[in-house]
Amino acid sequence: MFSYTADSLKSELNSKGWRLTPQRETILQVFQTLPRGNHLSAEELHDILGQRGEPISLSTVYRTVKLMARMGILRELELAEGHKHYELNSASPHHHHHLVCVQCNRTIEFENDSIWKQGLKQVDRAGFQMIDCQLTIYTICPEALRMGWPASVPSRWMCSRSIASMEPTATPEVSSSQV
Amino acid sequence: MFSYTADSLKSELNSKGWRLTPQRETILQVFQTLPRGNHLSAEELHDILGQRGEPISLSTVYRTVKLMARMGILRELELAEGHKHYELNSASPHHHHHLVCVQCNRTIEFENDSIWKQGLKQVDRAGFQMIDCQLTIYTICPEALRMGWPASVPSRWMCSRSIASMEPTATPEVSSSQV
DNA sequence: TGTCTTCTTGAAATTGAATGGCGTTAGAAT
DNA sequence: ATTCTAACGCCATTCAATTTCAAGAAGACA
Repeated sequence: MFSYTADSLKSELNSKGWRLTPQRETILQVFQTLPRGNHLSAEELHDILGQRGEPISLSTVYRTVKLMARMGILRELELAEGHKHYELNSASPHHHHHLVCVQCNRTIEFENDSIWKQGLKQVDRAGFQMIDCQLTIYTICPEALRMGWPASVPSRWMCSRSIASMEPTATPEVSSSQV
Repeated sequence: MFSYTADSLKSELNSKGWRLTPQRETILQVFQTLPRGNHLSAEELHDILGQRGEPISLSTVYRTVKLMARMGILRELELAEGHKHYELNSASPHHHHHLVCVQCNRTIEFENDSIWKQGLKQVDRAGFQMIDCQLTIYTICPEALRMGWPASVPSRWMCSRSIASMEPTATPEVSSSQV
């Protein structure tokens, strides 16, 4: 797996007419020291930077993650309820997909080559060019069940991402939550 | 495939302590007369209702589609860039996935049972309960290419949903766009 | 049918993620 | 060192979506 240094980041930026700035270096470093498999929203990233004593303005954070997603350094994920998250996009990407618990928002990654292949097949069939391919599976996880969420969804219920926001009763906080 | 009448909708609502209102009946009817495979945003639905001479306030539209998604009558889709769309969730759902052009936002549906099966396999492996499963493939479509969008993305580029918003040059309008 | 309870509506205000404008700061090429 | 302009930070703005609240209506029951 390829890892950026300040120099390689600089040359990649410069090759497109962009500049290396302390902010960009810092933000990339946060992602590079993030435990593998974690992802951050712009807002979360902004908080982390503040806690580290290197505050960066929120608009710069937004601009930077978008730029890095554009460059292919970060991967943009749309998981639960209109929150975008970003994660390192390794040079030889082990493409992964996500399981999201609609109750506690916990996410779990998994890899599955045949999904990627199926996606590629669909794109070829349509004569398009594939850029990214993400399977998101919405589930209820065992922990959420244990903590008192409804034991099952109505049989006809196929998509229930809205449960959480429609049940104003206490939302169980899951300590290992990533979202 | 099961289809709601005013009566069956009423009993399903009442069984949960909710009420049948003209607004809810009208909104369901719009979805039921919508060509198969189409989906609407709350905003679009609101416009359609206005054009039909049966204006319903935007907040009611939002509340109703969320309620119907919760009941399993509608399926909530999160397609391009923070726009939620809704479609009828047929009783024997033909589960479909989406191709999204990152340039013109056009979406194309496709069905693929093996993706659903792969998803199910993953969920079983984790001991979870599957609620929904959606593959979203980000592409550049031939029309967008023809209209002058960049012919290719950088080789390292894995996720580029941000292109459109970062290229402030004219956005090609595609007439058959659904989004 | 009339009365009562409370769910629902509509209008307006509010939230919250994300973006844009603009004056200033600071990369990096010459 | 000078010059050009990308990038920053602050702040206002946008836009989807939600909430608030008084008025209205659905449904239950007598």
